[in-house]
Amino acid sequence: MKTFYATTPIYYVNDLPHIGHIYTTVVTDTATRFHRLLGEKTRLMTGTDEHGQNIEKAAAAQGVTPIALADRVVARYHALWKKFDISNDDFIRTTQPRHRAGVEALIARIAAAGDFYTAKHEGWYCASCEAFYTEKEIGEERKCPIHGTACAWESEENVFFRLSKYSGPLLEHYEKNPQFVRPETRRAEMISFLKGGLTDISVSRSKVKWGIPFPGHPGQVVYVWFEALANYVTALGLGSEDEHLYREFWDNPDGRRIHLVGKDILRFHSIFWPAFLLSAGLPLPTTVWAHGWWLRDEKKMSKSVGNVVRPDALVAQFGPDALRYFLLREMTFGQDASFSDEAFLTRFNADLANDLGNTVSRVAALCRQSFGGTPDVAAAEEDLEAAFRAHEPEWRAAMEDFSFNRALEAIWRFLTRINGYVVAREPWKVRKERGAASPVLKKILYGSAESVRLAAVMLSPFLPGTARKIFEALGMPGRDPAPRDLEWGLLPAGLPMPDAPALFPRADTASYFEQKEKTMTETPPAPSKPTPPPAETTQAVSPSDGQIGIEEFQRMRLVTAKILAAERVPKSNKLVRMDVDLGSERRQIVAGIGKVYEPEALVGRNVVIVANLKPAKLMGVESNGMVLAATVGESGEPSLLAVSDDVPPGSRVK
RNA sequence: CGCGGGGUGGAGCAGUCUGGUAGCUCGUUGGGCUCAUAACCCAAAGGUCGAAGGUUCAAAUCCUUCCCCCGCAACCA
Repeated sequence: MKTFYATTPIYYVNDLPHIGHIYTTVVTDTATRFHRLLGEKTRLMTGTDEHGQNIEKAAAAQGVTPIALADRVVARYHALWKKFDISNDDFIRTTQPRHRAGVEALIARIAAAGDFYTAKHEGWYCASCEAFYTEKEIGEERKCPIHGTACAWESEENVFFRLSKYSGPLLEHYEKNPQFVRPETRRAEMISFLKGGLTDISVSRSKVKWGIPFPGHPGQVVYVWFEALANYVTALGLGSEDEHLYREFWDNPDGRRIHLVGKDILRFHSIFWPAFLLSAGLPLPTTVWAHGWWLRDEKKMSKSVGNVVRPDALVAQFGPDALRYFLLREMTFGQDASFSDEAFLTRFNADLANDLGNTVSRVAALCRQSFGGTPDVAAAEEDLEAAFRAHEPEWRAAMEDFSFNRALEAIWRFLTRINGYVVAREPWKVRKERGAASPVLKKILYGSAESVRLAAVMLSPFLPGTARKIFEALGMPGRDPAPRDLEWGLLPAGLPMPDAPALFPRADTASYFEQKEKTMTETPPAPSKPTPPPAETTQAVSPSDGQIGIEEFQRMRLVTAKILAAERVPKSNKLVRMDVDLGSERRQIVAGIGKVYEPEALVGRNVVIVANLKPAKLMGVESNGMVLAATVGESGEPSLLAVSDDVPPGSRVK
């Protein structure tokens, strides 16, 4: 039996839902709805990842238990997915007993294959990342490259997985299955990573309490990533008494198993996870689809107008389907795309209001005015049926290939054909000249209404709520379409039509931005995260805060210096290396001023430097001191302190 | 040689894997229609597809080299 199993990643409850989560989930929902519409047996999974040190800490900081913290975030996800019409069949939480049972079953299989061993694991550990870093990565300061916080030297005995054993088998699998990772560029990336060889990875933690105890290794907890990936099979009941879902959707040669992921977590899904499965002797996913990221529009920082991504406001005003549409239409699946209110509103007005909404309402109005509903004869001219037969395969092929934007384009071409047909046949004129009983009029309008119905069917995977509304506008029950609804000529004759409101009333762009600007100036940006990062010391601090004594100041040796030579540090984008004369000596200083100053223009300038600053290396170049500059504006552009030319180098500044 | 993405009519993009009339949306101009949400339809203007070289009967698409832009990382001492 052909089945279609699609998954989103399970989302970490440390993070509040954002546009990325919504996108992945909406895409997965759309793909699943499409296959369901084709009559396949489908299953859509999503859920939350709730274990790990970060959750433990966050909960402690808020004075609640980890599970209470998770419950709270999970409730938000449930509400969000309901709002966005996500048709998930299940929602797994890694804190559920079924997940633990499945993880244990998976571990038992891998252990039986002899792919676990214990070894000492030591290195610089960032607690926030829950990951180890190399000396090179953290630098001399021993700071986490991602968080910038101090890493600690940790040494612990861990369970390791023999990942190294699987680079060969994985490569082979990649070669035999061109569809294994998509898009193609990502596949190539993964292959090149595999060719570099794999090293074994630690799959347990001993310092963490909040997790699943590692079977057979007291004191160890299963590493969150290992555990999280397992959800794709534990959610199907692997290791439980009833494995029928697992057999139906995973261990099924005719089943498709699709993981949708952001490109940032592709490696986990296309290398680690398959390796675990290979070891356990379980089938691999058929395809791991990596999509791109949503970027903010990289306009300058005009905070006053539409620069901030706020889907909440857009959704509140225009509805969840409008956001679903925008996300699916605007992004070429796999690529990055940028989100902007302007683009959203353009799409909304041009596509949803003008094309879709207006077509539905004009056809419905024509029918209502002529017959009070659909024509009493279900017959049409050939034009639109031919158009449907032309565009439906385009749509279908694009959907199969996850080219959602192209599938939508196909539907919109069909809408244009409907509009063109209506204009060409002029039903209003026919009614005026021949009356509402005219068979020609009935044919024209039946064909138009039937086309609108089919457009709605094709649209239903994308905009389920809108599709239901369109059916209702045509007098049909507002339900999700079934497989056979995709055939021409199913619109019943003589259906009364309600006086339906506009699907997508046009947005007044100007007043939207006006209002937005107003709310943004009235309410300062609300802290979106419960734990905002420590504020920059330059901001919101009075100049007289943190007073120091004169002695402390005098420890700083500020002197004037003359720049003798200056050049860019190769490959840096703002570092300038300078030779400066301090009167009694010459030394080399590196400063991050290259964005504003050309090295040539610096030579000969008199500047103020901190002379007794501990030397440091910047991009491998030693810097013995610091050139003082004012930082201007939000971007902090440097402006060098100037000293008159007649001040000799080496003069003390105080 | 840090990693990655990109350079296609005024703007934003698709097309590049699987060479074969360069396409979509917005915008502009002209016309049509008045059923519909000032919506819809038709037509026009507008592109050396970043540059050069190569492969080919044929290159936006394949190969080589180079240039530029944007994220991330590395540094703002």
